[in-house]
Amino acid sequence: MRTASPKAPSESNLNTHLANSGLRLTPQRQRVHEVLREKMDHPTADQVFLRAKDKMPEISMATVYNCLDALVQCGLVRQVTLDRGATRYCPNMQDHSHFYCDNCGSVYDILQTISPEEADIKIPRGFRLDNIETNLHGLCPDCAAKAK
Amino acid sequence: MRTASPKAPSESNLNTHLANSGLRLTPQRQRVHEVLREKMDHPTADQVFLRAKDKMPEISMATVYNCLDALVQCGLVRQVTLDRGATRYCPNMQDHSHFYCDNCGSVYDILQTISPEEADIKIPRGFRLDNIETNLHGLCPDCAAKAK
DNA sequence: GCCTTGATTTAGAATAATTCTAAATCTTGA
DNA sequence: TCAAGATTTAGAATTATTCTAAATCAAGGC
Ligand SMILES: [Mn+2]
Ligand SMILES: [Mn+2]
Ligand SMILES: [Zn+2]
Ligand SMILES: [Zn+2]
Repeated sequence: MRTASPKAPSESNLNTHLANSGLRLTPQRQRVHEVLREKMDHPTADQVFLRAKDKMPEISMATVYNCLDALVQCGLVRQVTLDRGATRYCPNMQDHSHFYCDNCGSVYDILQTISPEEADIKIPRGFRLDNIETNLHGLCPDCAAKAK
Repeated sequence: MRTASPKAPSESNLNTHLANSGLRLTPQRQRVHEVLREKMDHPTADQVFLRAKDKMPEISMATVYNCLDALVQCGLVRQVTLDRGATRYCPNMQDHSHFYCDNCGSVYDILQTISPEEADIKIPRGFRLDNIETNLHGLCPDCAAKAK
C-alpha cells in the first residue's frame, strides 16, 4: 500500500475548510479556487467559468456557481458586490477592503481594514454586528490620470 | 399674471439638484423620490415601481430605472448594493452607513460613518479616493432573537 | 469488491434584474 | 408656432442567477 501522496498546502487547506462545512473536495471546486488564486482581479462568475474551462473544458456554469457558493460557505472565498453588475469573487481571506474604480470598474485589494473596535460603531440595541465591510470608491491610477 | 406658486422645500430642493445636472423636474422623478422618502426601507427598483404606481398608474418600469438613475446622478439618491440580489435605493443623503441583516436581508440606516481622515486609509500612489462606503453585516433584532 | 445512499455535476429551462430601442409625448426657447 | 432636444413608454433583448431533473461520482456497510 502506497502512502498517501503529499498534498500541496493550498489543497489540504481547501480540504480542511470544505470538510468543516460537510463539503467534499472535488476537482471542480479545486479548479475554481485555483482560477481565483491565479489572477486575483476579482472576476465575475462568468469570467471564472471561462478561465476554468481552459483546463477543464467540461465544467458547466451551474457548477461554477455551485462551487463559488460552496467556497464562500466554507470561508475560502469572499463575495464582493460593488455595483449593479455581476457579483465578483475574491480568494484573499486576509482581512482587507476593496478599492473600486467608479470609472472602469476595476477592483483592488487594500490591505487595511477598520475593525469594529476602532470604528467605534454604535448600533441600536438588539442588533448583532458580525463584521464591517469597507469599500473605497474613487479612480484607479489609469482613470485618475485621464481625468486630469 | 399669477406669481409662481410656492414650492414645498423638498420639491425646490429636487429641482435645484436636477437642474445642476442639466436634468428637468418631471412628475415621474418627483413621484419616485416621494416613494423613496415615504418608506425609507431601501426598496429595490421593482418595489419602487409597484409603490409609484399607486398614485401614478401609467408609470413604467423603464421610467423608474431612468428616474432612479437621474436621482442618483444628481446626488439625491444613493444606490446600495449589498448582496447578489437587486440593487436598493436610499434617499437619505446624510452621511450614513448601512446595516444589512445577512439572514433576512433587511437594511437599516446607521447614522455614523468613518471619514477618510479618521480611517487613515493609505491607498497606493496614483489612486484617487473619493469616498468610503461602510456596510455593517450581522443580524437584525428579530433574527438575532430567533438565532439564540 | 458490490451495493446503497447521498453528494455533486451537468445541461438546459426558468426566472429575475437590468439595459436597450424606437416611437410617442412633452418642454423649452427661438 | 415651430424645431430641437429631453423624457417617457412598451416591449424586446440581454445579462445574471437560480432551479430542475437526470447522470455521475464517492464513501461506508456488508
Ligand atoms: Mn479582495
Ligand atoms: Mn440608507
Ligand atoms: Zn479605472
Ligand atoms: Zn433579519
